[in-house]
Amino acid sequence: MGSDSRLGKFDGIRRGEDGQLVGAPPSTASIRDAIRRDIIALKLKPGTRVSENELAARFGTSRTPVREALLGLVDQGLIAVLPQRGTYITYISLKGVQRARFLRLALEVAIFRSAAEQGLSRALMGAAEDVIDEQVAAEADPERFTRADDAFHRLFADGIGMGDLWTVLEQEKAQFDRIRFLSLPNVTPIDTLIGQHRAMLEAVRTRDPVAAEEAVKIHLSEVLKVTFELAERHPDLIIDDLDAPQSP
Amino acid sequence: MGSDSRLGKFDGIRRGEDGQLVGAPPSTASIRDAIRRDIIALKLKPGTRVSENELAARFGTSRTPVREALLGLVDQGLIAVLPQRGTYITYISLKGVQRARFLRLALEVAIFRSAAEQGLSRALMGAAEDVIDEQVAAEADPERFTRADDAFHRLFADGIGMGDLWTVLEQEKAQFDRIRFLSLPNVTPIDTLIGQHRAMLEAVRTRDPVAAEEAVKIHLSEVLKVTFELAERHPDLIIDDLDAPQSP
DNA sequence: GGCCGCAAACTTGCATACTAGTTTTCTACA
DNA sequence: TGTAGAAAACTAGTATGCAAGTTTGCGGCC
Repeated sequence: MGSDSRLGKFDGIRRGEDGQLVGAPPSTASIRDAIRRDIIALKLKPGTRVSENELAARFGTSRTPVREALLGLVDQGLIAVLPQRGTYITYISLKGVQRARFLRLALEVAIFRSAAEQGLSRALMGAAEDVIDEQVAAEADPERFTRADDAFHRLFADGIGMGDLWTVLEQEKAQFDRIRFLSLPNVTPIDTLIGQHRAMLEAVRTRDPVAAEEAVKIHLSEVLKVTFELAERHPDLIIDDLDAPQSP
Repeated sequence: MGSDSRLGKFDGIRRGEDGQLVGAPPSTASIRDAIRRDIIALKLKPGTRVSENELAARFGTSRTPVREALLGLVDQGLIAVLPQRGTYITYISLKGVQRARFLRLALEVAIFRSAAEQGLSRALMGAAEDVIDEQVAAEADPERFTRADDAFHRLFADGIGMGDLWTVLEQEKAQFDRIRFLSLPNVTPIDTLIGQHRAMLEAVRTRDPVAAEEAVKIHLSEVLKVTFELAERHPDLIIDDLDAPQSP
């Protein structure tokens, strides 16, 4: 039920040379995705207050579609609405990140074990190798690498006929992604990640569920290791204990 | 990010003796929960068209809060909105159920393994036994048993400090719950379920992760076994292949 | 200078009005 | 009677206006 699975009539906001809107105005879904991207990319920093009116003006619509878009982001824990007070970008919650990580670990362990047990088609294995090649090529471009990273994981979900599951994860992964966005250019050596991907792929190839599980666990534990370093480095973005609604 | 975690100012719709609304009108969240309950309890049958206007009248509000409530249910895959054509209760999708089951299995395996590894407090173990007693007492009342069933599972998520995770699951569990609502009074002997719960609890008590995992798998496989029987018995409620938006 | 208090300028929540599109129904004509 | 076509009655999407509450800032007073 990812925000993204259904519809993408408009990928971005189409504007003319004068900066004014052109063509059909963006609808709820595209507004939500646009705001979501801004939050994950930390263009909208935690604690920032966003105004429905302001966003409506920015997207050239009325408050209604903006409100509906924000509602979806509330469910994803990316924003908090305080009635009559304001709408705020939530801080990155360590608790939330840990929860997302637990969920993702549980899910990916199940996916890779299943993939290793039932085996994957030759075509999918080839695709996985291609994606790893892409990751190597994208070593210097964090954003491009992130896409290839997601693609790699999604591939195995597809492989066992549970492709939609990954889109489910997307929602909870939102918290996560902000951390990842912070950490990618800084801390984790991309070589390490690619090596771990290779290990995961190899375990599936040799049909070894136990090795697959182990590889996934190692891979995902990498991210949490980084989390705490970042918490110290960015105390302004991360909140420690309580998880969601807080004003600045 | 369950619909339910935040707020429950109004449990139902408060009405006076004349049937008119009394007190504060229900807000978005309570409307969403009310509709959600009706869908899961199959009071709103798959394929039914629901009208925003009609719902607004029923809740004594304008279309706006109803729309916002429906939007959340779209994300949960319980309704599908066809622009300018109508809003429909989705059919129970076998694919969706299988997906939800995979997710739940993965998550609960992780939870119970974790619980068995790190052990649970004496208080929690006691609470778990109490809940099982409640299940025994509720044997004749499916709805009451369902609540006790959920409580049991949620308890262990709480036990490992991942209580919020269960509310995450709620969302995906929606599809699931419709099946469960169908199957409880009919097919699965409640004795069996309670026995499985006892086995899960025992595995945690003896700190045996492997046994815990096995017990969870057996327990949850029970539900899918029932699914296919129900698919044959209720072809009007269940759709086989494609998963979400379809008009009657 | 510092503080109290009121008013103006915000905020979101909700209701209403209007638009564009689809379905249905009813009428007119053969 | 049967069919074609237009009009009326729906649908959801969006814009706008109003209500209720919070914050902010200014003015007067001590």
